[in-house]
Amino acid sequence: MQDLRLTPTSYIVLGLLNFAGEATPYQLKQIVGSSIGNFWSLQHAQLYSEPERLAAAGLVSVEQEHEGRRRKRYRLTSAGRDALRAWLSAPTSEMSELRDPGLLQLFFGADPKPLAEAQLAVHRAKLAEYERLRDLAATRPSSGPLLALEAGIGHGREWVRFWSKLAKTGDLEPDA
Amino acid sequence: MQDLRLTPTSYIVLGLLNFAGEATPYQLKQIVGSSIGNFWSLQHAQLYSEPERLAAAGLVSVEQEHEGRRRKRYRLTSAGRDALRAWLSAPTSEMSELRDPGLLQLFFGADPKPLAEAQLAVHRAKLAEYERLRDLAATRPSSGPLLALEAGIGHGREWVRFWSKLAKTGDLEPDA
DNA sequence: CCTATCATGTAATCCGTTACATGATTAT
DNA sequence: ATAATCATGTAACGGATTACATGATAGG
Repeated sequence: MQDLRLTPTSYIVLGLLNFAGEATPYQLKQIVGSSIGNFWSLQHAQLYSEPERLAAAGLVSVEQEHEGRRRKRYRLTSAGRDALRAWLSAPTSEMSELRDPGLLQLFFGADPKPLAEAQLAVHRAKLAEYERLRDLAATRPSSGPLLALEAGIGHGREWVRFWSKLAKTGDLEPDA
Repeated sequence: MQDLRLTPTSYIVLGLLNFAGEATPYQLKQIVGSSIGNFWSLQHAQLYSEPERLAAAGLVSVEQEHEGRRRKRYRLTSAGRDALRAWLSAPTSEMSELRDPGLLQLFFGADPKPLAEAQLAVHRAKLAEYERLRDLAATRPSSGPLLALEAGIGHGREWVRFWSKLAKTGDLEPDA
């Protein structure tokens, strides 16, 4: 029951357990893949180590199977639910940085056209996937996941816009 | 002269040294702050350790002052220049993820309105700073840094759009 | 002069990635 | 049956963040 810093990874695990009720690391991995993994992916090993960390802090409880695969099933404790709620009700003012590898190459002088073509391909694919997911989950009440998806689509479109312009002439605003 | 993996941080150091000719870690820190730090920031300690790593790999050379502050000045070796050029001429297809803390809270069910207001404030400020920088550096030939800045502006605007909508009604597309 | 801040650097910690390893299932 | 893939987990490594620490410079 020791004190530790809660990272984004921690809140992802807490949040997913809150959705799922209880889950094994492997189930968490599956849930991540089909939901939040689209804009915040995790290494599967983290889904084994992070719940242990959280258990050490008393935020989740463990229960290990005794027969067959001795899976570990985790669920939130009330302390865990509190921690999650506290985090959710304190709007963050943190901002993410772009930290985009392609942008890094562009910054340091890579030839814009071929770079733009490569980036355009992957961003178009990703955008298509986002839009497919959105249409698929055409639920009326806009849930958190759906809103996040909309954000992803917006940024995907922005990337496509940006790299498209560069792919044409190797520059923005050809003349204007 | 051992083999090591080159990370984005490595290329940032290589790229900056290529710009600057030579630099001490502290100078690197300053350059980062006024240029690439806007969309890919580094801990200052990394600007001390990373050049050492690169020196061990023979990509940069070190020269230490003997008097006063015994600063270390780094510069690219020809191997370093080659590594940088190789990286720049192989357009990456990697994509960054959003990995945005605010989006994470939204995903997991935070109340959209207060969150949107908090995010809007910081994104507006950041956007204003980007635009100021762009106007300030109104150089005709669009350099890599300038193009990167344009990307930052595009995404900044997208964030402002997104959070603005949420700030109003707590939802997107109020009715449509 | 003294103190606060800037400049410069090292050390410790820790999270995240990568690699390794093995027990179940499914396909052929 | 046997190979291949899926499921499940641990261990090792390394880069990034955080904390610590001290030498210079400027301001009062």
